[in-house]
Amino acid sequence: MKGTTLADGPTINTIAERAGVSIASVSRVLNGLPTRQETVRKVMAAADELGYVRNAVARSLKSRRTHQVAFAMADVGNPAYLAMLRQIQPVLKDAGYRLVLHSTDAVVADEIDVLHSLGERYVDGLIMVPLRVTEAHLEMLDAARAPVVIIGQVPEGTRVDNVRADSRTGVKLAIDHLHALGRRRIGMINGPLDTVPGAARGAAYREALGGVGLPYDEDLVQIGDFYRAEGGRAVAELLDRVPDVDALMCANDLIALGALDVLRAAGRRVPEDVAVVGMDDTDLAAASWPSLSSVSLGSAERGRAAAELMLERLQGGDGEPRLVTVAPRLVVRASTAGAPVADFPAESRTDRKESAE
Amino acid sequence: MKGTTLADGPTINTIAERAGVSIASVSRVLNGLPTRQETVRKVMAAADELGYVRNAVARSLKSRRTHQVAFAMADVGNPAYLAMLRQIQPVLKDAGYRLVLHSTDAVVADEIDVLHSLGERYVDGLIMVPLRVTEAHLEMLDAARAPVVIIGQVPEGTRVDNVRADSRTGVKLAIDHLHALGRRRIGMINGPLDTVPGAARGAAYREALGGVGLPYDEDLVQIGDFYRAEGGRAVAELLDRVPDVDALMCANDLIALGALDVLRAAGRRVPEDVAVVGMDDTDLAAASWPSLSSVSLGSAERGRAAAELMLERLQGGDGEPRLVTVAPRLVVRASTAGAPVADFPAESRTDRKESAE
DNA sequence: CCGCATTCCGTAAACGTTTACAGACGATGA
DNA sequence: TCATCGTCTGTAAACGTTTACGGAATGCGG
Repeated sequence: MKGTTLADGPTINTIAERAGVSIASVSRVLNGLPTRQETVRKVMAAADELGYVRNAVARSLKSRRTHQVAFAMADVGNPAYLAMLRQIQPVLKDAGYRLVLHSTDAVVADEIDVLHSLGERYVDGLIMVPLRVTEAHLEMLDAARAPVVIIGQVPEGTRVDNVRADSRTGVKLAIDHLHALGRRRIGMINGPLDTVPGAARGAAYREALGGVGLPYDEDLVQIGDFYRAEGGRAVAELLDRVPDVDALMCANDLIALGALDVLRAAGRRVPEDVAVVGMDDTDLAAASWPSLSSVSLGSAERGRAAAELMLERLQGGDGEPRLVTVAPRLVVRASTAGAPVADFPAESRTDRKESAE
Repeated sequence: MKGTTLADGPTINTIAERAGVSIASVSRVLNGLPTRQETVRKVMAAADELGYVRNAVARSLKSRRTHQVAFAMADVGNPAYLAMLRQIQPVLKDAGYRLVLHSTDAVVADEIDVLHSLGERYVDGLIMVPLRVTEAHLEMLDAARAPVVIIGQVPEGTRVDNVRADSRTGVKLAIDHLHALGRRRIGMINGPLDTVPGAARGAAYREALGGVGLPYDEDLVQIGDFYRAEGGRAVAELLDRVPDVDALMCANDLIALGALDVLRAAGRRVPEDVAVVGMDDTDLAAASWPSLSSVSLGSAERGRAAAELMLERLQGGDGEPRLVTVAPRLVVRASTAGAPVADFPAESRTDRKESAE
């Protein structure tokens, strides 16, 4: 089959022979440099007949540009990363770059590997969402042989282009919203505090409560992980301990789905008895019943911003490292906004015209 | 910033100079070919001090291998493609290949482009999920200068490695299930019939009805598109026309979600009054309320199979084109199986330990 | 008919590797 | 001591491009 067809394709040399010119002329024609009409014609004809296609590897070697950019994150399955990817891809593509995808499976060593492999020069740049930023990361960043854009928090003074979310403001939006709805016993279901998001969201919750004049009550906080089942269990415990809770701020959408499961099982109405807010505004938020109010941290925007920063660097931007912060947005749906809406929800952007056959 | 650090990295020449040997020796040491101990030591030392990293582009040029494989589909946002991607990526990675991602945005010309660009030899192979297979596709496939694996239906006799789902059996599983539950007025909500999935699923529905001895009734079939809102509208029309429908076979999960919306609004209980089955078994199926029974067409398995076929080709497999068909699976959840379950649903595989900050 | 500017093209070097080949060298046996 | 062998290493070519440089050809004015 195809394996046998892999006979060496034509090169610039083949064309030169057939057209009776030198390889330099062929190259010039192919690159649109000024050349006599007659030569152009001959070369084009030969190239067409041979079905010539430029060899990208050889070009890259000479030009020191691969026209590839890498994107590295823990797991494409995570909707937040996916949203970034979906923005990054078209921006790069339109600018003539290919996208090399690295999934590090949440293994820090893999992230370091990716940074190290920049030295192989198989890409012109790297956009990375690190899980956490270790000393090793910082060292490799300093030594990086190609431009890097980091999405996520980095220590002050790190000399690297950086795009951030603002979960502090995000949590505040949600708490303000709940407070405005008259809720006064607002619980928080968080993930582990030793993760960057967990810590940030926990602190933001406390601060936002203060902002609306509510006391911080440890009993109202329950820690689990970032998954649905454990989120549900955490909510069950909280309900036991604080039966009069009237709202739940959940650290991500999966936790919030778990909360809906448990509240339903416990016979609490959402949002009448307990209002629920999720975080990340994933597709799941629109799909659940009742649909879930959720704080969008602008994953898509962050992806786009990162891609644009990268392009600027690649186009010779040599300035100081830049920091872009993306504003969060509260998307209000049925889980806080009164009666669950019963008409058609907004289009989910998840599926395309055709699903795979 | 980094831009200034991009001074040319060390090459094999730099090492040769510093170690006082020839570049051939350096290359030999770096590749582990037999060399005198003393030389090995000197070269290693020099390489370490210089922080040398092999240039992937130059290697590729010489070895005619890029260690990259491309994956092309319409849209990463589609959960089916995403499921494939998530399997393909680790298989390739473990085998030492990088993944280049192409999103064609459902534009056929883009797909042709991707096939054409194989001639640039920037990848060693291509895994592709075409929207539909045109004449142009077939021509390019024949002329392809690297191994290609197609996921999806291709015309008989196309000489290409191929992985397929079996939506016919999939639909049959669902219809048999509904029939066994005592449903006799089973409607179908389908997408456009001029798409490959639409046509296949429509025909399979008719055939499966026959299989359980039910008549095919045109009134029970409603065509819309593959999205949620339109799916809902289609269901509303069907309900108007055939009020006694007692089950709905939906051509994908989004349509099924639309069905749930409309059934709820119409005061029909799911599954007591109307049972609903979706297709593709996306994350949304587990997240919805009631959770959605869905036919899995094995996207993940298809991805894995495709990646494995590709690796075999790359490792020199020269045999006949191969065909792998993946068996479908019916995942029964609350929307057909009696009372909606109220305990914690199975873990969704969507999220990871840490969500993006 | 010569000198010169202009236009077009070919030669060759370079990008950073791998590798075939042959030379240098030390050791071995006669 | 010399031929022979084996081990190790260096030289150079090759992968497929791009591009600096200089030479050939042409046209023009004097």
